[in-house]
Amino acid sequence: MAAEIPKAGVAFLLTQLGTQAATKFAERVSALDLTPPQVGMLRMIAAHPGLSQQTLAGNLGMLPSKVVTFVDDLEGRGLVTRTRSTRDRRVHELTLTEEGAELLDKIRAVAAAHEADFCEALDADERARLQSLLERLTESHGLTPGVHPGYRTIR
Amino acid sequence: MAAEIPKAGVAFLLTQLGTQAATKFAERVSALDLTPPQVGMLRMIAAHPGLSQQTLAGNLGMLPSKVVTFVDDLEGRGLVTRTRSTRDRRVHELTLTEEGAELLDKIRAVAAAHEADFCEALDADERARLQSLLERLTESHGLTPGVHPGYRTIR
DNA sequence: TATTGTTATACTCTATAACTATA
DNA sequence: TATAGTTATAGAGTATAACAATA
Repeated sequence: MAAEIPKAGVAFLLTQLGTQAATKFAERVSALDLTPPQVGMLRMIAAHPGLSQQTLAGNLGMLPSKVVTFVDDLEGRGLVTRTRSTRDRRVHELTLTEEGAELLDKIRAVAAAHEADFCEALDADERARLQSLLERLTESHGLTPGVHPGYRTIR
Repeated sequence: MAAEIPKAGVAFLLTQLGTQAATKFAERVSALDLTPPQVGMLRMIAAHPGLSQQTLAGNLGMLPSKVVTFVDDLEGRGLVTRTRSTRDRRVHELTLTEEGAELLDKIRAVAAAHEADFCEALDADERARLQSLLERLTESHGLTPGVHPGYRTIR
């Protein structure tokens, strides 16, 4: 009855699966009262302790004014600290508190569970081959390891 | 200097590449003055001529009130027609005009170019293996062929 | 004068709920 | 009373620009 839908190519399958993966991950971290951009911030602060809000905004492709709001929240929850730099008193150096580091451990566990569930249909060998092909694509598109473009606004 | 970023898994690579693919496709179709949801509508109308706006909204996971706005636009541009159903005068049957069908051909060409460019880094054999693995994943997640979840709001 | 962080504001977008016409 | 389509509206979210402190 229904006319045929043309077979989806790789690019379309990637948008489908990418949205699905992002949505499911967002659901999981919402159990920790976090959004994916906040998770990205915590990871970035852990990787570069003491970085400024401007640098953070630049690295993640977020608006500085947005960073303020998120850091307000994370600081109020005792996960992150702002410290005035002694070298340039304009900048706030960001670091994780011990509690923040513990939460990051939980995030890593959530991410591992997410990965395992999402790839459930593939065996270890297939998963490795898929990973390798996807890495080739990300490299060819110049995508930053560990940072996805979605922290910038999607239109 | 920078602490190590843990290697990204398949799920994260998919969100990265999915966002990238969606963004690039959106850029391409914007040259035709269309958004990705509108492209989805045109494809759905072509596959199910005469369907109602409610059905269209349901199939694409869009709000009916949003469909109104989009159809207003597409109808105003002579791409789609609304016809009152003779069996139930409440419903508007949607069909593509000849111009709409021609635009859909252009969309298909754009999508093909998008596919080719996006997968440029892979040879035909790798592309086929990737496609097969991605299809397995979409099936395992119960994703509808040809419809991506992004027409629903992303939060 | 330029830059960091912050705040305020204007703007867009979304979802929800009313409204009409048909059933 | 219920449904298809439409319109109006309130709420959320985003980007831009103004601002104070510091360089």
